[in-house]
This record gives sequence, C-alpha cells and structure tokens, in this order.
Amino acid sequence: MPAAFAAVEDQLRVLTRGVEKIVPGDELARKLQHSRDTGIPLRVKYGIDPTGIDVHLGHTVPLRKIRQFQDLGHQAVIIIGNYTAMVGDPSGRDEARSKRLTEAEVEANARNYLEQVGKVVDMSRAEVHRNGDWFGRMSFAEVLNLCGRVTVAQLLTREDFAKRYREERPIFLHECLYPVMQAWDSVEIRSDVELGGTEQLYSFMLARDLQAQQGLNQQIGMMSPILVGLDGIRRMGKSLGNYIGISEHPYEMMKKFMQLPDNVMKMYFELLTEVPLEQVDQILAGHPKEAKVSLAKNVIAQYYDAAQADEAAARWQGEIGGGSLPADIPDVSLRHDQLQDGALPAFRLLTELSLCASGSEARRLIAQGGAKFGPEKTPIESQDQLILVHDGLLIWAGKKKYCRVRLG
RNA sequence: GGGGGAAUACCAGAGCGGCCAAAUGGGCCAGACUGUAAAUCUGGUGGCUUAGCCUUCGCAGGUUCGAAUCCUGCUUCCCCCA
Repeated sequence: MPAAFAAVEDQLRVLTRGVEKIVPGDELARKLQHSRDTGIPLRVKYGIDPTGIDVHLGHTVPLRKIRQFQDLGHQAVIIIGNYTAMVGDPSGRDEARSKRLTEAEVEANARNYLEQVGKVVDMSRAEVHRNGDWFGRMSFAEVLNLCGRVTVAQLLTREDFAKRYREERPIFLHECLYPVMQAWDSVEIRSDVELGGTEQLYSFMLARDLQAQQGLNQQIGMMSPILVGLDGIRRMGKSLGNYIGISEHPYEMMKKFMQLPDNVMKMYFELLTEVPLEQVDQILAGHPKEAKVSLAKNVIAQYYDAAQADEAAARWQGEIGGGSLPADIPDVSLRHDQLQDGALPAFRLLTELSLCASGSEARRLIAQGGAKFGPEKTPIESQDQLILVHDGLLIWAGKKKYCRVRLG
C-alpha cells in the first residue's frame, strides 16, 4: 500500500523549483491530483545515452528533480539509451556526430553511469530499462510502421534539422530516427512525466503524439534550464572544461566553486540545493565570498558529508584564502649530481623540478616575476640567479604551482 | 563517376617570394587590482648554451640567392554536379 501523497500544492512547490518550462503547463497539477486520488504514483522518465559520461553538476539538475519526485512517492524510470546512443542525439548539433559506439562500449558506459547516478537518485526504488530491450526486438516492418507516424515536415520543425537542411548540410537518416526512438521509449514505459533540457521539447511532444496514437495517457515534459559552467557563460560541459564533476575530490570541488562568477550563484542555489529561495536571497545579500562558501559546502555535502565539506572549505581558506602555506606541498626529488656546487641557475632549477616544461618557459616566468623561493617567497630576480639548494627548499612557479625539494 | 576547394602554432583564422617564429581573436600562463572570484588592465604564449642560434606553416621532392608563400607527386578533409 503506497504511502499517502502530499497535498498537490506542496508537491508543486517542490517540483516546479528551478524548472524552466512545463508542457502543457497546467497538466502537472492535474496529474498530481489524479495520482493522489487513486494512490498511483506518477511514472517519471529520464533518458540518458551512455556515451561515456563523467556526471557533473549540470547533469544533476534533472537527476535531482527525479529524486524530488521519488521523495514525494513517485516512480523514477531511468532509460539507458543503449540503442539511441548508437545513433547520437542530434539536439543542438550543427553537425552529424562522427563516431558511433559499439554495443560493448555502450554497456560499459551504462554501468559506470548508473553508479554515478546512484549518488543522486535512489536506485533501490528506481526502474531501469535499456531501450535496446524493445528496439532490439523490433522487426524492420515495425520500424517502418513507426516511421510512418512521423513526417519529414514534422522533423523539420526542429530548429537543428531545419538549419542544417537550409544550409544544405548532411542530415543522416538514422539521425532522423533519434527523436522517434526517444519518443517511443515513452510509449514503452508509459511515462507520465519526462524530464530533460529545453532542447528536448520536440521529442517530448512527439512522445505525446505517439502515446495518444497508442491510446495511452500523454506525458508532460518538464524542462530544466541549462546550468552554466565555471565561466558563467556557456553551458557546463566536459568538452568546454568548465565543469565540476560529482566524483571529484571535495577540495577540488571547493576550488572550482570559489572560481564561479558571483552572478551565477543564485542559479546554482536554485538548481543544486534545497535552500529555500527566501533564504537564498538573504545569503546573497551578505558577503559574496561567504555566500559562495556556503553554496559550495551545501553541494559538496550532498556528495560527501558535512564534515568533509567543512574540511574542504577550511583548507581552501587556509591555503588560498589566507596567507598560510599549502597543506600538502608535493615533494620533488633532486640528486646532488644535478647541482653545480650545491646550486643551480634559477631557470634550470625550475625545469629540473618539472615546474616548467622548458627553459624558455622558466625564463618567461622569471622575467614576469612569477617565480619565488623559500618560506618568505623571495622573488627570483633573474634567470641566471644561482639558487642554493637544500633539502626542504620551497619553490613557487606562479601562485598555483609549487613544490618542496627533496635532495637525494 | 565527374568537377571544385582546403590543409598554418592549443583552437579559430590572416599571410600568398624576402621586413614571418608567422597578424588578429579565443584559450592558456604570469603580473597588477581584488574577496586567491568574475570583470578590467599589462605582459607572455616553438626550442636552445638567448644582444645570437636552431627547428616549425599536411607529407616528400623541386625551382630560387631566398619559399608558409611558386612547381610536381602523395595523403587527408570538405563541397558541388550526376
């Protein structure tokens, strides 16, 4: 017997937080009411193509939404797009994807992915399906039948395809199938709600059409905004190098959080935490640095725990925020026979310690005043300056690179 | 099958016989400023035994006093026609 569902307004308040768009807009309340009346949880679909993903905070936006649905008593349904992955999502792409993955790669990725998802979603209560389960069984006749429900004109309502078509760039047939497949997933699992990004609108609507044709209830689509990355401008993504991965060490996460531009903090609070929005405004009214620390700690604690989050914050404050020496300075060993009379010219020392990749780089660094040595961070004046090397000597190459010499 | 175009440093992209280690933008690095943020500003961004030298402009040859720039072949990519 399922537990009683919370009042619809209460559920709505949680579920609509940080959601950019719901289509059709008024249907969520109706579905929630119906499920409450009947005691039947909503089936909430989220599909992902296992293309080798390091889950980062951008991915967690819809994943957290799933978790919220779960916590309200609804059924999470995760679709592993092992067949769609072989096609490649054309959404927002100007070009066709070049490589297609093999089944073995896809399966390995899927397992790895689910493990990461488990940090956000309660996997013990979630259904997981691979869409190969149904697509793999489909006969060619069935495929034709499915294709017969979608017209080229419909496909061309998608801006990404339309743009490519206008510009006479290739659109491959299998790409056209992608949205159809994604929509068919919704038919197969009888979804009530599908989560995704705003670029998924087309597929969400197509799913409604197919569900209606099959005489099923139509799903609604809930679209999350795109989380911007560390640069504060572009979407968070691995290829852009502006992401915070949920498997990263707390301290690494901490450092990245503190690099965020101030103006994205509100979005991060809204999409990545449960902090009530009024309280967020209060936090943001205070000192920006404190606000950022509190944001970072909140999120880090979700993937580790409060103690580790505090520790990461304290370490950041000590090493970077304050003037104290870093807690763990890497040791680099040096042999006596690498020295000349116990010393080395500065530029040579920097390369021997691998702080600089080449002599030229070391020379530049010194010329720009970025090279320092000793506990007092004495600046190195010239590239030829002889540095007397002793065991435990600290060397800085800019603010972020440093090491302690170990004479061996 | 036929025709056309392109390959330049991390990326994008100028250059089209000497003044080119190669414009410009992005990225990245350093410095200043700060809240070690962002933004902004400044400088830098092939290597070396650095007032000089050496190796780079798809690959291999050639022409020339001299080539990223011209010629030949090869490789790769793109586009168009059918």
